[in-house]
Amino acid sequence: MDYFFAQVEERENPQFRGKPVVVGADPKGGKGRGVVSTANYEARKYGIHSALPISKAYQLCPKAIFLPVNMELYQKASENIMEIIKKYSKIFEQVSLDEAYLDLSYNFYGRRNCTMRISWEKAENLAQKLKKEIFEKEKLTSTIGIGPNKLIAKMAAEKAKPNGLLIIKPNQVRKFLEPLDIEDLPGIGPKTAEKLRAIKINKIKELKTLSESKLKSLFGITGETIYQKARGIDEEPVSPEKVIKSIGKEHTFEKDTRDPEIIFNTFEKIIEDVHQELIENKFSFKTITVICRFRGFETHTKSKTLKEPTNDLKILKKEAKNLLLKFLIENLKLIRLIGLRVKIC
DNA sequence: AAGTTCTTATTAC
DNA sequence: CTAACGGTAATAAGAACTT
Repeated sequence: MDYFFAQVEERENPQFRGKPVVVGADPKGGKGRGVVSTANYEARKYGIHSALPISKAYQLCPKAIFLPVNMELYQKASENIMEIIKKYSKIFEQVSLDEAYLDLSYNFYGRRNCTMRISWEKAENLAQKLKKEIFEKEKLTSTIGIGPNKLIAKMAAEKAKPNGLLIIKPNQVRKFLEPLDIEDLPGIGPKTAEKLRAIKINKIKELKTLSESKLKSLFGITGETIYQKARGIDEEPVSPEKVIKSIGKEHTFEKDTRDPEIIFNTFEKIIEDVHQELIENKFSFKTITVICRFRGFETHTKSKTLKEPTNDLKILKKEAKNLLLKFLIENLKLIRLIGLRVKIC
């Protein structure tokens, strides 16, 4: 979905259209501590984008419309949209509230055993119908990428947005990828890109000059994946299986603090929320990790693995608080964030 | 020496 | 003058520790 959260807000409030809209944390007159979730294209003209600190966004365009995240609203829209998408193939994978993959490689809906593959033209046709149906039913624009695998489909969509549709057939993959920036490749983030730029690798074409062993020596396992991806190779199946492996919660304070009252009340709430989710899902845990971020963004974790899996709130409270206490003892800096995560078993 | 646990780093949405 | 920087989750790598 195009600029999803902000677009849903525009739909609900047509008077916002044509104006910069920023969905995310409260800017608090420029003192807010959160980040931008989504900005519409008007706001992006000012340099505002997802994950930008909200204080910076406020600097860049104080007159923008700043809205809090109304997750229930986007959740509802997302559910409606996913129900529509699912109708186009039985092989469906939801990635997030606003992203999904469909495997359209077979002829008839639901006929996984049919050996006859559908044509790219038919896929394009389905995509147009899907975009149209989403727009007519939900009044929201979307972008679809079509390719021989998930990697290319995703990158095609990225290039085509907003309100676009781009098909990259197998014989076009090379020409599509080579001129793109290394950071356009999913899996290459700022850190990896920085290391590559340091050795004059900026485009995917240049990335392809590095051998698999060179990439492996630079980035380990990830390097091997990068080698494949740079060549458009990706074997990941479209599949719905998503097993939760950990559950956690964290909280950033309004102001850095050392007040034990504030810290422990917040932490108590975090523990109970995590435990609640654990119980709702009938999960047990064995490993507990406490996260502590100090003033200056210095972030540390402490974890403890129990002898036996449990879902007992008392044990969780005791062990988690014990870990947090260690932080308070060994580090006297003001605290910015505390969090708790448990590994499911 | 092998297996487990702990910690940090990186990425994505 | 540069920083500014949420919340949730996965995965990798290497160090530290147990057995």
